[in-house]
Amino acid sequence: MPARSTEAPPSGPPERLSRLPSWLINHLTGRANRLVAARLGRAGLRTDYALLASLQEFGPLSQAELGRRLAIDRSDMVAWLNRLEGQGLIRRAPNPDDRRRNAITITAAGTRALDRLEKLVEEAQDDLLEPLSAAQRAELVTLLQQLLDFHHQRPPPPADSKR
Amino acid sequence: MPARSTEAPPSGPPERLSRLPSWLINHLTGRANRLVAARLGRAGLRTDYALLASLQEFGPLSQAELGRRLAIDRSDMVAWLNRLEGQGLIRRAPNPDDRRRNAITITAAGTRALDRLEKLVEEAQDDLLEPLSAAQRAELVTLLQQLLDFHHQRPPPPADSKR
DNA sequence: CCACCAACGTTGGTGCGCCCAACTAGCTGG
DNA sequence: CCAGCTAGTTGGGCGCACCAACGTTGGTGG
Repeated sequence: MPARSTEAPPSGPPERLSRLPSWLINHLTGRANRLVAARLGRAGLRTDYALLASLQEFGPLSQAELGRRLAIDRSDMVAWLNRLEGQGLIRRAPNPDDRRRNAITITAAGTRALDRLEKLVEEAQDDLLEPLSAAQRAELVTLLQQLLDFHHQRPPPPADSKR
Repeated sequence: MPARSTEAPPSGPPERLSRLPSWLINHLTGRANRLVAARLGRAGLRTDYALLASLQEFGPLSQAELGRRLAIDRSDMVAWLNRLEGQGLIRRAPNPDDRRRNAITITAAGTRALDRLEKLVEEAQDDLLEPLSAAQRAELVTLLQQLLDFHHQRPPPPADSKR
């Protein structure tokens, strides 16, 4: 294999990729998900955490509302809530004011599970951000939040998997 | 549905999530992938771009080496290269020095495809980063690169899908 | 020289996340 | 009263990431 005149690094992606924000974010997400799953013990628990955290902070929500807040498809939401309900972490009840809707409420067991998951999720953030100083971590969060707030206000482009 | 005493925002995730770097990065990746796919016309083209960019920058590589540099599984690599070879964008040849390996080379058509994809990918970065100033964009890239360099040096935790 | 091990490429498979359509029941505004 | 929309459910598909197993090739040490 002929050597290049400019010496390529022995490993890692090409420069064109490693300066692309979308590529960087994509790969960091892969690593972040593995770190979170490693701390939580199972990948799906991060969605459990998101659901329980939402119910804790906002109080009872409908399935559709929960899905809107967390960007989870309504049909996937059914399955997630079935599992949480089966574990006694949430309670589903008809909404007397609107029988189309369920009122989803976190239970005492769900609150305990949430507290436990929260510690682990925080540890995973430390794992992920280990090389950054506190100031850099704050800066990163600010930039990411700014981007998400901006994009959250606009309709997403069509789903990529069908294009 | 009883109102909370502290007013919850009408939409969006709970505070516990919107300050988690791993959550922020995850959701931004979803948006980034859609924006890139929207510009490129098809989701899979972003992997085509990564492969062609690697071959352009590093010169001919083996499948395994390409996979290591881009964090792509060897068996998935076979399928990706089959498609690119079918489109005439790369050429596969046995490596005369080591017949275990193929030498993957970008073709002239592949170089043209790369140039076209590159413009689109750059436009997608502008779409993604629209609300950030140039200084903020540079800062974001620096932070993400720092994190990826750090994590690239350590073995990844086990894959999350089997835990 | 040969057994053993590792690397490479391929085939085949699985699971998860994300997305969608279609259906039924319920609510609202004209 | 009813069209149009919402909510929840069922069922399905696709892409991506991951894995095991196999056959071939190459390197190494005895």
